[in-house]
Amino acid sequence: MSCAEEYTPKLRARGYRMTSQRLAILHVLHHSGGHLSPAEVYEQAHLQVPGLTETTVYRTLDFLAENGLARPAHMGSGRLVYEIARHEHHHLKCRTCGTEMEVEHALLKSMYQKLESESGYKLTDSHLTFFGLCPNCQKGD
Amino acid sequence: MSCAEEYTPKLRARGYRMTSQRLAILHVLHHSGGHLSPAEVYEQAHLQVPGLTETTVYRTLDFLAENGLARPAHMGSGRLVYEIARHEHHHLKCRTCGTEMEVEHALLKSMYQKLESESGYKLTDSHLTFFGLCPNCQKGD
DNA sequence: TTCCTTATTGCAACTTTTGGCAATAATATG
DNA sequence: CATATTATTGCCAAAAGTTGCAATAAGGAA
Ligand SMILES: [Mn+2]
Ligand SMILES: [Mn+2]
Ligand SMILES: [Zn+2]
Ligand SMILES: [Zn+2]
Repeated sequence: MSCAEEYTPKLRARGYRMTSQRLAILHVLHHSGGHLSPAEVYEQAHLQVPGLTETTVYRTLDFLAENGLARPAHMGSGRLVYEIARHEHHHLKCRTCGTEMEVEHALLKSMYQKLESESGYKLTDSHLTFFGLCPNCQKGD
Repeated sequence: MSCAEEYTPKLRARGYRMTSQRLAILHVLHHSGGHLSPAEVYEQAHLQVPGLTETTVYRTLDFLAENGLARPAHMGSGRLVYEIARHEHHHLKCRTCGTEMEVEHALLKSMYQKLESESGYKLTDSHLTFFGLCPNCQKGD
């Protein structure tokens, strides 16, 4: 299934329009798979849609996140990165060497439920980054 | 105990210097208690140290966070805010109305331990923001 | 297909944040 | 207290991100 076929209906269902800019950006996110900065998204999507501006990239990434097609992440650089929304997961990142690993959301499920029952809130988002020391960097202290 | 008496030794112990700029910024964070943006910190600290620049505020907040005297937080605006480091806690924030509440770190302790044992990482930071719907906003759906 | 409505984009100005480098000032030492 | 060392700051310029508004184009209706 093409990106257009996959994502257009999701936007239409919410009353939004598919545009060449949005499609190009979704395409970049979809085929990269990883976390991309707005600048990286722009650099690639720009090739498909020459007139594309960085302003539109910022607005579109925010829009896609707002509508559940992309997920924003704070990976410690102080700047937001984005990825296509697929399986629910979180990240562990080493403060020393930067090594990352993914953690399935399932592992935190019960904690989320405890948080919900204690607070009365219904938690929606789930794409956190936990910082610490990786096994290797613990040795060197 | 004054801010100077409280924080100077902590910096010295790590080989750093106490300056009028750092003291003013610590003072602002300490007596506010809440989350402040760099601009808010600048606005207040500036009154005590007229020559203070925004550049220094950014650098100092980052420095204080790096050294455990302040904690950065992503509260959903896309911009970092900071607070003085006191008890360990996290935040719940409503996507709809913005209402926030604090959650003691103790509530997540066992999940942190599970994460550590599963991953081998030693988790250091703990100041997360969970997003969702508050009890009130769930009614209106 | 053509027309109409309005969501979306590009542009330009503006705000926020970062980085290099020389001047300044905290603190250790004599 | 005077001097030396170097961490820290201010200044300036650049990079990253945001906003208002007029022009454009997606998609529904005729
Ligand atoms: Mn991710
Ligand atoms: Mn907090
Ligand atoms: Zn590591
Ligand atoms: Zn609410």
